[in-house]
Amino acid sequence: MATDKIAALRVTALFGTLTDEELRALAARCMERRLSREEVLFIAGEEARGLYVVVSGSVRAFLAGADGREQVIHTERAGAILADVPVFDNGTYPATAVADEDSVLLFIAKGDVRAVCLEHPTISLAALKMLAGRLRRHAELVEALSLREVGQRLARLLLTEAEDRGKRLEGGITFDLVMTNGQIAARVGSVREVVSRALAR
Amino acid sequence: MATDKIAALRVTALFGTLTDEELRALAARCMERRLSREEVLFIAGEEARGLYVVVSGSVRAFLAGADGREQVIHTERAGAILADVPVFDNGTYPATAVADEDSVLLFIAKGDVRAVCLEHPTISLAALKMLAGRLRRHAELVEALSLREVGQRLARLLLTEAEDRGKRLEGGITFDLVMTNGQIAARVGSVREVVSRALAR
DNA sequence: AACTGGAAATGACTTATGTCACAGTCTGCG
DNA sequence: CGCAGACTGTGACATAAGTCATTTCCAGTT
Repeated sequence: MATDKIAALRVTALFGTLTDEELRALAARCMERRLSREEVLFIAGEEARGLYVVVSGSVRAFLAGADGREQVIHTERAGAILADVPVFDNGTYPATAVADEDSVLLFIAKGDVRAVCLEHPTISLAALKMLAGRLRRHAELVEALSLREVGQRLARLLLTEAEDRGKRLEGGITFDLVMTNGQIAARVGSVREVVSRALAR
Repeated sequence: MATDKIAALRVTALFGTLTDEELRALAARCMERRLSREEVLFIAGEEARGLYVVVSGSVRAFLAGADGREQVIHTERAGAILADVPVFDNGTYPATAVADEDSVLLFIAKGDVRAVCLEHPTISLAALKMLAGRLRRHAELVEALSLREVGQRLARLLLTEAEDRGKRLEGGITFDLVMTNGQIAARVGSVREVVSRALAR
């Protein structure tokens, strides 16, 4: 029980450098949270009490528009962190998080995270690196949304997906497209039909 | 000379909590950089060697599309930090930075920043807070670009500008609009003409 | 094999946004 | 004073993107 929590923390870029001792202490303060597909973890605007470590499965963070349209900001899988922003700036959750598949997470309270950061400057640097990386990806998203058209955004998404999940064969790369057109649209900032047509060529 | 550097660092949210002693040490390692209006500080994709503290003036960070269109990501004035991202994730500058007006900046090398963070956990937390805040604003930008139309984005920009620069009179708020339509368009993610029309109502 | 529910494709149409071209306005400067 | 340059306002038009409605496809179930 505690051992798998420890293992989950260890594979994390954020806490990976802690000693077994320290990991144990931190693990003791984590709460496990299980989500089934499409279950809501938290909602944008809610008061945040801590962050989540993805142990298995995958969770998407998105913003919802008035009409119910979603814009996915990022999707996190095993080893990644969710809701780091509000932990460090003391605000509410900036986005809504929902499980893409059945998932297991660990909750760590804001205070505990901060304490670890204060005691371990290295961890702070890791956290800074993580946030900086996210910021960089956000910037790319902004660029895409603002100055590229749907076709190009789609192309790019396909490319990165291919890199992540694809296997290379002779002559090219193949990969199964796990997402539905609707999900693609939410990531690319568009709607189902447009994606459908764009994919057609 | 060194004193004004120190003063500039002190008003910063990032280094504000350092002792005079430490500020002096840090100031000694800063390089001053003066920019005139529209002068380029750095370009997206360049190798980054450190970050900048805005001492006076204002600098905008933006992404440029193929056609020359700009999307402003943020604008920083006195006391703010520029190019924090590449310092912490060791990458290139994620955006291009250009002075909006004549400005004075301090350059601090990557290594120096990291050293300060390692020695002063509080500074790390301040940096984390800064990045988290930026991330939050980015998320808002993404939301606006993806699921609001130009009119609404414009309205919001006017509101925030009013809060920042406005003075309240009886019955309402007034403020001079310092930006040209083109600049507004770059922040709102659109083009001059559309902004002009939208403002018309 | 027939049914069913969730995608996907697709045609027809609306609309927001962007593009182009040009005329009007303002301001500082020689 | 009057010109130059920069900004704004607008009409006319092109087009990417979104909306709606309908049909087709497909996998899983009974």
